Amino acid sequence: MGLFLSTFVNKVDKKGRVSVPATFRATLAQQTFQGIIAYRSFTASCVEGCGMDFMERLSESAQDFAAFSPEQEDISALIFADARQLAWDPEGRIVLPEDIIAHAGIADLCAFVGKGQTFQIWEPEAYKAAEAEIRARALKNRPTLPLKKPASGDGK
Amino acid sequence: MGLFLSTFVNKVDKKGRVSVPATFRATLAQQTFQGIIAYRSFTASCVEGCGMDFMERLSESAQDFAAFSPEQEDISALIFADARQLAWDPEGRIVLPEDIIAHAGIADLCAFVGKGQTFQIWEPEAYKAAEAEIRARALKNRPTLPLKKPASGDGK
DNA sequence: CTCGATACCATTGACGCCCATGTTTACCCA
DNA sequence: TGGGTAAACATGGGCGTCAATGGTATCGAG
Repeated sequence: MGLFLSTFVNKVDKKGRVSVPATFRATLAQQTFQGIIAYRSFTASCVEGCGMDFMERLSESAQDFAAFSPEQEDISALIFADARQLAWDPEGRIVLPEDIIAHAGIADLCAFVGKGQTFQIWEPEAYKAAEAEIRARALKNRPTLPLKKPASGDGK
Repeated sequence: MGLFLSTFVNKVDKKGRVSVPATFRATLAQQTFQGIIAYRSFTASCVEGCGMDFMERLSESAQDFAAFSPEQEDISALIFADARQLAWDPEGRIVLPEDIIAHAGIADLCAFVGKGQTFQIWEPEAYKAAEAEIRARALKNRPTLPLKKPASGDGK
């Protein structure tokens, strides 16, 4: 399983194009849709990004809420209604739509931030600030992560 | 399962390259990604290192937090966003990125410190100091480790 | 016909690959 | 047991390739 790792800052040209990092493209290479899915984060001034398969996983998970339930309605509006399929061109670039750019406050630079199964797109300075805050908190709280056993039986 | 053991001090050349100890490479030899994953420790002035499979274990473990939860966000920012895939060249060397070098205070030498399932990269003098501190604390506290039974049936 | 979007082409700069060298360690044989 | 040899590892430098980026051409829609 491929992961989105590291942070890449790429330039946005005057046509709104930006290169998707090559390693991110490689992670999405075997998917049916050759591009990314992007939707505005509802918790921060950034854009959530993922591949189509993750979108389908989200959809499956949302089914756990009853149809027509308030949670279902909200999730649908926040994610699925807002999601855009951004195919990349032969050079691996996507065009960021207006409202996406506005929501993240992106100007001529944008940061692709790996989050494991997904990634985010930030205005670089805004991300730097957000990261500094998290690191300061981590120094105090010393967060831990209960580690699962290695995938058993997985021959990989 | 292979472990990262012992400590090796290698030279960093002017291109920022450093040889990954041969025994560490052997430990990672059968993995899909031929290289190491490195991210800045959020508690010490050193760099955490591991293989891709361990990173995937971390990702699996992080899934126990709900998507979009604050815990998920923090872990992602601290680990996945900061993690770098450093593939080694045919000679077994990796290139240490700028911010990694800066964070660990590495100049022309760096120490690979085995930690079992993972390892760390230190500036040698800094590690010497950190190790002395740990040993001093151990003399006082006498730490213990509840020992598990040998994994039964696991032929590996 | 004009405008916007997308595909095509060109440039450059970083990174990966190749070769060469020295030094240590391990192994073999006398 | 000691010396000699060979292999493996750490190191240094030069070159090619690919990714990121900027510009131009072409196609389609309004």
